[in-house]
Amino acid sequence: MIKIDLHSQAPLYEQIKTGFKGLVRRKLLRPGDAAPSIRALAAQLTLNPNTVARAYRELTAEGFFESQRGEENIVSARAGALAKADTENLKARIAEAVKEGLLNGLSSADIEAILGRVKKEAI
Amino acid sequence: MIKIDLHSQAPLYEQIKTGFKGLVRRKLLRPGDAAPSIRALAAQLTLNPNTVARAYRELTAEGFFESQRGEENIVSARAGALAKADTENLKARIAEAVKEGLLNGLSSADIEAILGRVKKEAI
Amino acid sequence: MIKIDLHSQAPLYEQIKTGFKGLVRRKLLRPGDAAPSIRALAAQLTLNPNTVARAYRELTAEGFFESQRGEENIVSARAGALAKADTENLKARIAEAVKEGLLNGLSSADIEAILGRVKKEAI
Amino acid sequence: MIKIDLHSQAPLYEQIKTGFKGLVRRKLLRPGDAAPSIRALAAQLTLNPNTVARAYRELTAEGFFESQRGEENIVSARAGALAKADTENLKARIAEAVKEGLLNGLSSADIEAILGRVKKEAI
DNA sequence: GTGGTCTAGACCACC
DNA sequence: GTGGTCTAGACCACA
Repeated sequence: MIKIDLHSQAPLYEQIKTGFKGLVRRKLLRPGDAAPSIRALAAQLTLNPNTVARAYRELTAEGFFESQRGEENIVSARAGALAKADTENLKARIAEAVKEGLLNGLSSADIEAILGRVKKEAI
Repeated sequence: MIKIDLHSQAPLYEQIKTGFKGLVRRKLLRPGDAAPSIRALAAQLTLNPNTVARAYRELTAEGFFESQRGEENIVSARAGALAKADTENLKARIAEAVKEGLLNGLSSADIEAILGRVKKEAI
Repeated sequence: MIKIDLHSQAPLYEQIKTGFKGLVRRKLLRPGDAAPSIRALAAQLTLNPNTVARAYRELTAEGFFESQRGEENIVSARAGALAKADTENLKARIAEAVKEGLLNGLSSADIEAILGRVKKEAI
Repeated sequence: MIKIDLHSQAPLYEQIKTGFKGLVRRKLLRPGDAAPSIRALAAQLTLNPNTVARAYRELTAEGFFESQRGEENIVSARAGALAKADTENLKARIAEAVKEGLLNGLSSADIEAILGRVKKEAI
């Protein structure tokens, strides 16, 4: 369900974290649902279990997951709010990149062109 | 002349490099002009001279600077072309951020809203 | 009869084990008495039967239980001695916590205060 | 400056974290001071650098350290408050151990005896 | 030099 | 089976 871009400059564990928050935002994962096991997700994404474990640990620390004594990781009731708050991070990152572009001579048209292209690819 | 954002996730030396390329794109710096000395720029931006030195070193390696006159760093004749090519980096960074947003549940409207906001701020 | 604290950092099966030993120390359970069945205790404490089973298995291995009469778990004649020896575990755990506190800046007065408070609560 | 007990049941990275908070509580480390580098502390404690790195990462996430772009880890202005709050954890752990002891048949005298012994050792 | 990320693999505790 | 901890060592980014 989660997609990882090995060539992105964002760390893999961060991509996993935003991936889960995205699943909640898109209602593909709901409070009470169980996340896949660390080993299972690591195998599916062909990542090292430690990398997935770090993402899960931080999600648990934030209150996104609730894990009791080595049981499954359950999406918490607060996950929705946390996922929503995370949206701001995504937006801020876009804003930062756009701002940098505008400051350095890119035109609005350039940026609109990028948007169009990415949207097509994303389909 | 160059603006640095200490809180950006872009490395400082990269910001310096794109800063110079932006100055050339905006014709505020032209081939034959001398860049400020490493120490002067570091002092002005309150950065570690090593950081500025790294940017200058890479700009020289790329052929953007020539150090012919004494020890000064002179903007080369090829700088214009290099600056133009650099635009692709800026575009790629925007594209990556937008792609990440779309993959994780942001809508096109969200992204348009960001654009509008940033444009206003940039005025 | 046994109290479990789900939020304690002590493992559940350990709490069950010390619980039984405490019952013997307080003479609420005597050699020859039968312990509740695994299923019954698990249901009463709302724990996973596997967790209770592990506690019973270890108690049996230690010689605290004997399963002679049918399938029942009978408190053995040696249980009293084992219960007494277990006291050392409790003491060691307290000692470790206190030591950690003293090493990290807690004063004797702080610790006395905790003692007073806990004693009151325990009444 | 920090002492680690390899045989404690507390994880090493947690001991490092409480160690730093203890140093702040005891005024041996003050806001603005730099913590030793990850590699240096790891070498001194003969631990793996990753273990120390984890402690530092979490301290930074909590706002106890402030680290800028791969520079030194500086004790933040908020560190005092965080260290104080941590005291409650230490106290809670002691309280928990004492409570467990009382519930399972330890007498007040037993516990006082432990205190006396640990205090002597701690000198 | 610094910290950050990732992989690999071992071992433990818990359910 | 699950997650948690730790070690080892490589590589990168930054100042």
